[in-house]
Amino acid sequence: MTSKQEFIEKLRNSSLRPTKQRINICEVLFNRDKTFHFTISDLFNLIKDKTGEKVSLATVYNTVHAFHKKGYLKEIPINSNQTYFDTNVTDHHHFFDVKEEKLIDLKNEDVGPIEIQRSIPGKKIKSVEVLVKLED
Amino acid sequence: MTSKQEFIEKLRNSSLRPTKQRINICEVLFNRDKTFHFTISDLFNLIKDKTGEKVSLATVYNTVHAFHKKGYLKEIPINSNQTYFDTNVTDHHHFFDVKEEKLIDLKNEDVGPIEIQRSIPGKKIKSVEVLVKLED
DNA sequence: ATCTTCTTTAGAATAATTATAAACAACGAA
DNA sequence: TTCGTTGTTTATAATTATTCTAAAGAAGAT
Repeated sequence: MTSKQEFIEKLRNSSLRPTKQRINICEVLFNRDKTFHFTISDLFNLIKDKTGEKVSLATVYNTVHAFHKKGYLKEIPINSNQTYFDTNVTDHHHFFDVKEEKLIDLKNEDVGPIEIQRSIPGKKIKSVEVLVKLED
Repeated sequence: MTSKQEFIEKLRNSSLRPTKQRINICEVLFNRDKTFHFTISDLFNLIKDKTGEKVSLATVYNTVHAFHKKGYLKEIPINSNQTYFDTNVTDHHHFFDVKEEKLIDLKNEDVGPIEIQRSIPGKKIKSVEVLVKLED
């Protein structure tokens, strides 16, 4: 069980004042056992369902972006009309079930180490992401 | 140098009649030595520049989608507001220069084989894509 | 040539996201 | 507390990528 204090800490670290709305967003994002993959629209709907209170779409966008910037959320590179985020910010990879439009975490040992044997002058590697698309 | 006949063949294979507009699109897409990474907007502008003739945006979208469906273009999974395509349809991976918003092909030997050690019942692997983000 | 079918196009419709600005809430100092 | 400042929420408008539509035009077969 994640406590409200932890949410407040995350918010403050992200330069956000802890408001009722943002605490509700945190409840949905971080008060869970397993990793959570979502789109803004998923999150927006879950807030209403889980907390009974409506938070405006703009606030959901703002808060998610601040958490993403601070590193509390990870954006998943995928071709979709919507942007997907992940509460698991560790270095890991994904299955994407194209039909169901659902993401599944892959453990690093499921993929093995990836060694990039090439470099671009003046650039350094920021992230390495493997996306495994699944079909029936 | 790719010939007009090849463009017509690609179009017919994609169930598209070879029209002036579509030939122009092919000129920009396929008449080049190196692989070509683009967004619809890139392509739209290049057509005007390279052929001197304007093709409507709707036609560009339609043609690109038909080529993609037929396998003459590959869609690259990346987080961007725009969709990226690649004329290199072989199995390969990418660098993405986040600052420049530019893609660079990675040869398979630059990445090494990727063995996915996990499977999901009832699903099979459609593709494995590695995206290496670059920063300064 | 003519007829049918497909195509092009401008513009409208849709959908995700971002911007705006007015009402409101958190914070800190007195 | 109270008050003033600063940050926040919200509905709504604006923006942007993409898809849809329907009328005018071009390709293909006969």
